[in-house]
Amino acid sequence: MDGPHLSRSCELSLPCCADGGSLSCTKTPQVSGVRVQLEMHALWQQFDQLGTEMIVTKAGRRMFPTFQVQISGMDPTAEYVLLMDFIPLTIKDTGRADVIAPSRMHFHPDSPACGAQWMKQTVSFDTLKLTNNLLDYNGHMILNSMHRYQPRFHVVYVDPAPNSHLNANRNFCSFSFPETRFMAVTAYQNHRITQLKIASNPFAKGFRTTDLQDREQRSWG
Amino acid sequence: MDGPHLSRSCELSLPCCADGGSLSCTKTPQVSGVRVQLEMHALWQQFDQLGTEMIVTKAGRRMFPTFQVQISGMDPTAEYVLLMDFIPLTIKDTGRADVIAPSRMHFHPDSPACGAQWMKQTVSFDTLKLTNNLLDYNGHMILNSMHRYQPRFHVVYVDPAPNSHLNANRNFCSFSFPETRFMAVTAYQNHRITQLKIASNPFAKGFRTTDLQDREQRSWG
DNA sequence: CTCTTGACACCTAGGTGCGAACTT
DNA sequence: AAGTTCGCACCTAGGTGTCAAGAG
Repeated sequence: MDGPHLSRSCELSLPCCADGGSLSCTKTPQVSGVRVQLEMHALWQQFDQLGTEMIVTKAGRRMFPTFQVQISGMDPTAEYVLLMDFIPLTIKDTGRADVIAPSRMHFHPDSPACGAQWMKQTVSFDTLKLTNNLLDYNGHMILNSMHRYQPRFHVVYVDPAPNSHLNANRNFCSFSFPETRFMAVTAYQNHRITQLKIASNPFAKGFRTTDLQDREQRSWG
Repeated sequence: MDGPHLSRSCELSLPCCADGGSLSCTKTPQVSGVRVQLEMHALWQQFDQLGTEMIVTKAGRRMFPTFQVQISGMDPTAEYVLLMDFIPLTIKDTGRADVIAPSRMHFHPDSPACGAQWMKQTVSFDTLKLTNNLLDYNGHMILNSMHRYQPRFHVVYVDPAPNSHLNANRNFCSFSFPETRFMAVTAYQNHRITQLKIASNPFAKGFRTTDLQDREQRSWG
């Protein structure tokens, strides 16, 4: 759909050299070596093959699977901010005008922290919530239902130098895992997605019926 | 027991000018104006009148009431670290030698943060846990059972200046609320303490029997 | 004897999809 | 007809004191 991508260990950086239109795109050493690996890759891929759907509610709903990454290559002593946003993918022509949802950034709550902190264990965005409420005041990510999105992950080096804003475009790096794309919905459209959610999300255990679903859950830990 | 203290709005700073033995004890402007007010003061006092007891377990147990404060007078833009420790009070002569528990500091998990952040809402140490396990690896506060302690609260200004360690004794301020003192126990000694815990801690609602206990809980919110 | 430990029932707090009711 | 909302039963995760059993 949008060209070949590395998936498991994704060094692809969508907006690198693309944002801001700068021609010279040398990154600072603090971000140039950063590598990001998606956790729960097999589960994400299983969902993606069916066409992942994520529930959005007025109050805000977690993502499942959760967006989690393992990071390497940071400067252990340098300070970084980690954040996520969501890029609209195909625009579904429904005949009515699309409301342009305000584009928000979700800062990882541990931001800012030094590289050693971020690298020593999996970084999880489990507090991130999706909403379809355009007037949301809770800081959740606002998405349009029945639209598709590509989650994007940003690593921003906190440059202590004066006039660091002049280097703003050199101080960050972005990562995008195609298998994490999804459609925002208020109710599941694909029954196979529902079944896979029930089978793999511990909080939906109450809806499991078959042994198969229990067995699948066990294998994901 | 240890002299007159202000209690509700406690500007008392136990170690100010006492720690380090420095004679000139001028504090930096970033901490000199800091004021701290204990939350749930009435409840703390009610417990203190009975002789507060806090359960310690191997796995770690929360304090109840929780140590919560409202802070004012910080420099909104300056960065601070907030932490707590526990000072042993009277030494109960039990005939056996006292094990000297390693004295730990508990950093508030939001540390470091700027003054504006700390002042805009109540600062709660609800993640702090007490343990009697001398070999604890979970970062809990290690206390000796059947011993009494005085919780102490520290505000530390993170000085960005080079050689800031030379001003270390000027960059912090400490606060101590006498009504938060308690005895660490593995099982409650005073039945009236047990009853007050059951009446006031939402997690102990399962043990309430009388209407009175329900009514008291309601009044504390 | 005094003090500590650990399994337990009972809560709080909040994350699931379901299905009926509602909106457009 | 298609999409959204909301109360609900059912879970996970973890904070309570109790009580019987254990340790010294």
